[in-house]
Amino acid sequence: MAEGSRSGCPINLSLEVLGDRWSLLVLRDMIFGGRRHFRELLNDSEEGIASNILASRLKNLVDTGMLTRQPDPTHRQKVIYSLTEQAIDLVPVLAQLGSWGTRWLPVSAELSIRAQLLADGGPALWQRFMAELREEHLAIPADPALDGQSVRERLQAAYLAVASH
Amino acid sequence: MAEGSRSGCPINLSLEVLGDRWSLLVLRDMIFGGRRHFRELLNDSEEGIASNILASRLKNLVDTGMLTRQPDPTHRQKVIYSLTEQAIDLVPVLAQLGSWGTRWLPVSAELSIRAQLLADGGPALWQRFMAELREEHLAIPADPALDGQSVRERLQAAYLAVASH
DNA sequence: GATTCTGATTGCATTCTGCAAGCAGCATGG
DNA sequence: CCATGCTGCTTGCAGAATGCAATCAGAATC
Repeated sequence: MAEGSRSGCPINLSLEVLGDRWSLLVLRDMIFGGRRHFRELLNDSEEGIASNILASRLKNLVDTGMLTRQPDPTHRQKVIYSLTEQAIDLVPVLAQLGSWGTRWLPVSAELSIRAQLLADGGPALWQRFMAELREEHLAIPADPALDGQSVRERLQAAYLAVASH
Repeated sequence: MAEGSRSGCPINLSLEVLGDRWSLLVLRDMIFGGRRHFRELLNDSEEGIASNILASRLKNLVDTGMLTRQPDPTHRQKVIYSLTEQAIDLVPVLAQLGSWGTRWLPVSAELSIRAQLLADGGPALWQRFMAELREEHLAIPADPALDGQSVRERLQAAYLAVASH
């Protein structure tokens, strides 16, 4: 499975890590959906990923340093997946990609409101969201000056507001 | 080849257009490398794309509205591919993705200097670059106040400066 | 008329994908 | 204790996608 890279171009190397049909969706569900366990990623997947594909992608993402896995202290046979800083640092990429998709592709209103909000929030909002993810996944305390509703809660609230119509 | 989309999520739909190992590289070569013809894309490809794969991806990109194709007036059997506004609008995505790759992956110095410059330039530089692409591909005159060296020339000069070492 | 260049197609082997089924280890309810 | 279900993950298998090499016809060039 370990092959040499085709070129040292940043975009090419990024594609070799993320350029398939599922890896980025797994990261999306962890980043925006707060999923941490195999079953959550499997059953709550909007696109219906197969279990063997999910297992393969999780292994890949761990191997490429995007995720770490550790046993769940509360359930001995459970595994918790955590985002690494490398993965959290994808937030601006996902924000731009989601924004582009919202502008040009036939997205559904309820699923695109989050991309819209994140794009409108700009780098300041992205940074705040990344700080929240660091706290959640890397146990890095966030700046206590950042009070109020979390970014993910705000995104989720907006989603529910649109979806209820 | 025409299949329904898995979900209306912006990131998912974007991946269905761009989420394979080659499409984004073709667009990268057109946007940053200024390639317009089949042979340029084929022979000057850093990663060595095969001709049938290139043909397949070009067809896909035309079908999804990322490119247009028109006969070359100077050579009757030649085809010129042009970026659409939808593709030009990918510049911020590519800038973020290239920046991420430069920060986290083992990129080569000479191939990452452009990503570095583009990231450092920020949205202002991206907009200028996009204006240049619109002039080149869509015949939309750029603001004459934007004088001086073009963004692509600047990126290319930086690449050559690093590569010569 | 031979050669070259154009974009694209074909053959064929390999890899990827995904659905269904099943696995062992652990927890829980009775 | 035993039956049941949940945990993450693996296997079988068929079909689709992918990629490399070789080749193609049409047009321009020499």
